[in-house]
Amino acid sequence: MAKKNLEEFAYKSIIKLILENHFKPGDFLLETELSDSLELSRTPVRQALAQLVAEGFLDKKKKKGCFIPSPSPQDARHVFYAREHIEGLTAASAARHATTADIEYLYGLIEKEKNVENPGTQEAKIAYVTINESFHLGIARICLNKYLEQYCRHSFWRSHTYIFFFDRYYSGLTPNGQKTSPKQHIEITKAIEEHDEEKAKDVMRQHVRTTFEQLFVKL
Amino acid sequence: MAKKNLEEFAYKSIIKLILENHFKPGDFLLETELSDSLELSRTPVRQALAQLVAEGFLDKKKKKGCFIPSPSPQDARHVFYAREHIEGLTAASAARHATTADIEYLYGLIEKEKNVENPGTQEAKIAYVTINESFHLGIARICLNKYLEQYCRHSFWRSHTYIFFFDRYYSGLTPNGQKTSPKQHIEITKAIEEHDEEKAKDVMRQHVRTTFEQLFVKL
DNA sequence: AAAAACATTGATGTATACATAAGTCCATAC
DNA sequence: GTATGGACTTATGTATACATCAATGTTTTT
Repeated sequence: MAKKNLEEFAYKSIIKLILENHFKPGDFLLETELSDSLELSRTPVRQALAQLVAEGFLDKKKKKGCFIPSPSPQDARHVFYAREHIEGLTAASAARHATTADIEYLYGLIEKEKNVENPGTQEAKIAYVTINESFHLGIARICLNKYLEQYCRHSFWRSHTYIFFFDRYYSGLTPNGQKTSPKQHIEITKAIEEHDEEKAKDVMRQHVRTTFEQLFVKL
Repeated sequence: MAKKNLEEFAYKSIIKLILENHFKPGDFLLETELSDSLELSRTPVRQALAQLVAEGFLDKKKKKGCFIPSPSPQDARHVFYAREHIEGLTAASAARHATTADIEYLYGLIEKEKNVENPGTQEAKIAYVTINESFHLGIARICLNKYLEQYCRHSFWRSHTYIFFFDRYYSGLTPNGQKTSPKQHIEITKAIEEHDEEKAKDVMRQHVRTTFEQLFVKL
């Protein structure tokens, strides 16, 4: 990774560490530890952590440090509820504003999603998550409302905490999401292509709900 | 203001300065200037600024600094669009969860709103804004979803940038909001009291739209 | 033995010195 | 006269030393 802006480097590195399960809920992310392992001073690390706290990805205890928030079924319901409605809004707005290029971009992602190699491996899972992020945040971008985009990005990432969290404990079984998602992504893209705002909203909301249900059917 | 946590002190002070119109859109908030005037070092000021940027209240140019974002009719439409839908959601959720104590709290605020002294003065305007904030963020709190609450708080404050901004240029005329708001606040509270989610959503959305229209009828 | 006071530890909180780069202005070349 | 290039200015970016405080363990007192 480029080390031009150390703060940005620290920010991305920390997110990467979190997504790669280097920490578990409740763990403290120590400034000194991180600055050691990333080989830079505390200053940029500290700024990156502060940013993650401000964005709601980490919690903080004064004079104690930043830590991974503990997931709970109730918190999961809250974040998926927010995400469902906000992504419903962004999908509807995207249906209003989407250009031909936007539609092509989305279909391109769906093609990529279909052709992920070695399905079932950890590698494939990472590829899948990356594409999924591009798809959802892509729609948020298309809707041309930076506030909705911001909230969408936030709730998306927050909900992914759960996807990664449960993935660790249920890592044995392949989440069905990898099979239902492409089909739903096509539905959503079609609705956006047809500029059908209501339909786009409905299928997107259904899609998010599906993700939630597949994750939490066991609770 | 207490100077126990300098970072928090800096954060609140900067917000205060912005709300008191010490800066105009496009102005850079220099770390050195702020640390001089607040009589502390650059470090806490810098952290506070970073937080405000992360929260979307300030924009930032690399190696150049943080600045007040320029308002535009389009940006206003975006923020009020987001706010309308999110507050609609929080109102509906609040209608689902509200307790008797919550309802009493809201009616209490409405009473306060009715009895603001010396209407028309700057003093009254500040009182009005404070009560209004308590009302809207109170509903966000009642809905018991910290994500919706966070987005609600953010879009509320972002929209208030416009209220303050235009207030400066139209400071002569008394905004009608001071007359229509209490009536709409009563409607909203009634809907929440009756646990009528749909109605709460609708009247809240209408209320936010009214605010927007009263501000931007001239654009 | 239990409880209170104290010392220790280890992290964040803060100040400051120095490095770096964006923007500006002036001098020089054409 | 315009354009190019390079020093200068200024504010941010970064490293580091020191201050502070929460947590914990240890001693002392009753």
